[in-house]
Amino acid sequence: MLTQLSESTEMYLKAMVELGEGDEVTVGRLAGRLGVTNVSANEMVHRLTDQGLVSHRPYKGVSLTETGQAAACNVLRRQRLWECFLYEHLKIEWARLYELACALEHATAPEVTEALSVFLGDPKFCPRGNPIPAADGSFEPLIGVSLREVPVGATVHVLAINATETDALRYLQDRGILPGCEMSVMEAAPMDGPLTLRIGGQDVALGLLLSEFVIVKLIET
Amino acid sequence: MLTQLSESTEMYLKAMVELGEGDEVTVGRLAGRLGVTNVSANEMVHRLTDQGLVSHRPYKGVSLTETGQAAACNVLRRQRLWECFLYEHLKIEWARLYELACALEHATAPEVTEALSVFLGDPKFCPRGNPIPAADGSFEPLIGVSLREVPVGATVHVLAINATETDALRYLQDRGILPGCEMSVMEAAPMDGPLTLRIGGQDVALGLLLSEFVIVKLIET
DNA sequence: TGGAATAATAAGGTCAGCCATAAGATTAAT
DNA sequence: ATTAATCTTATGGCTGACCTTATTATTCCA
Repeated sequence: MLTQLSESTEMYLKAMVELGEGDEVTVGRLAGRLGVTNVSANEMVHRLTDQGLVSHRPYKGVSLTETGQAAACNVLRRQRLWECFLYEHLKIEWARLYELACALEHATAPEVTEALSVFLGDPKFCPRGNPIPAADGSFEPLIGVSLREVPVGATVHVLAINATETDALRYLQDRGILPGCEMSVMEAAPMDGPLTLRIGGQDVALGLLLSEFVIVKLIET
Repeated sequence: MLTQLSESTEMYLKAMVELGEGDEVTVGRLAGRLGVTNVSANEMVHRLTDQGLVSHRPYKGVSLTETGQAAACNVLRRQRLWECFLYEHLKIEWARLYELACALEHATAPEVTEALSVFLGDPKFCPRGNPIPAADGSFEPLIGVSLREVPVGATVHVLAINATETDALRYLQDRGILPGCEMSVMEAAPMDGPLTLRIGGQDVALGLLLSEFVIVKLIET
């Protein structure tokens, strides 16, 4: 697989998959998730386009090319395998997995990735509940919806957490909103206010922005 | 410990310890090991001086400050712990350990380092035979000499390999020149020519430059 | 003591990835 | 249909870490 991608390139590709609803993402959302200005993201999108990793329809959005998709899956694979390792073997705090694995991911050669996968027993999901792409790039996205879109009154099963910021993850961790848990949406405050969730007998408030990154399956509505 | 050091900074610090005979190193040797020009190394030494990591006596050499020493040990610790992990758990080829661990080392947060050490059982030596600095920075250098300085006729025990280039390491690996082996110096060709070593009944030629990075203990002369 | 080798400095250039500011283009909503 | 919001482009700037070429300084050895 071609020349080594830069760390920055890998972050952009990964962000595209992580945000990737129906696979076209606006430059603004990319900039937001990566913590850079829109102008910077725009420049970078040009570079990625030149490298054939994404295609950009101005004023519409950016999507991954075939090559970009493969590269992105590869990044995701490394990221999530490291999350498994850090969690299961090094006992690293759940909320910090993303951040710490992210750093390692960029420094991981293919043979290390594959050896790591073998060492871990070829896991299929990371501790955040997201699927780990296979070595050949195949990858089954989760079948679930964002908590944000769930109607009030529904009971859901949390499949995965797609947030990346440690603070956000720690907030969820502290309230037990983790893959595998169940909860009900009690209320949605007006004007894009927070959701009120009932989880383990407790009521918990969760901002809409963050709720977007909680992927759930409806089990009762 | 202060602000994060750049990857490049870490490489310079590490090189200084690895080369560090009596702890003053010329800029030229630094440049050589790092594969940059003397001018670039000189510039970088200035930057490191400004950061208080090294002190530079022009026309003499560069040495680590207390701060620099601590930082360097920390880098070495990460590097060598990863070597252990890659070798023992991921079964990575010996000759590639340095290269692959080096990449990971720069991306390793303190809590990962410590958790890794615990996971590995707090090893004291890396697979290349070099001691692993402790978490507090304490560090006992090997008591040994470079093979280059050993007189013809001597028999030695290999303590460690200090080379870093994968090609060089593979050359040694292929000939069984590994930590723990024994060999005798049969001949030293004139004009800085190669050494002839007898190891396991075989005669092997080894360039002087490379022999410098084989650390041995004399067991018979 | 005079050179050769080595080291340092100066000056100017490259490249990636960010930044700000400002001006134009497009979309979407009232 | 106008306007606000968003997006794009242009320009210019910055930083770190490298490069080349050329000049000057120092050390060391014969």
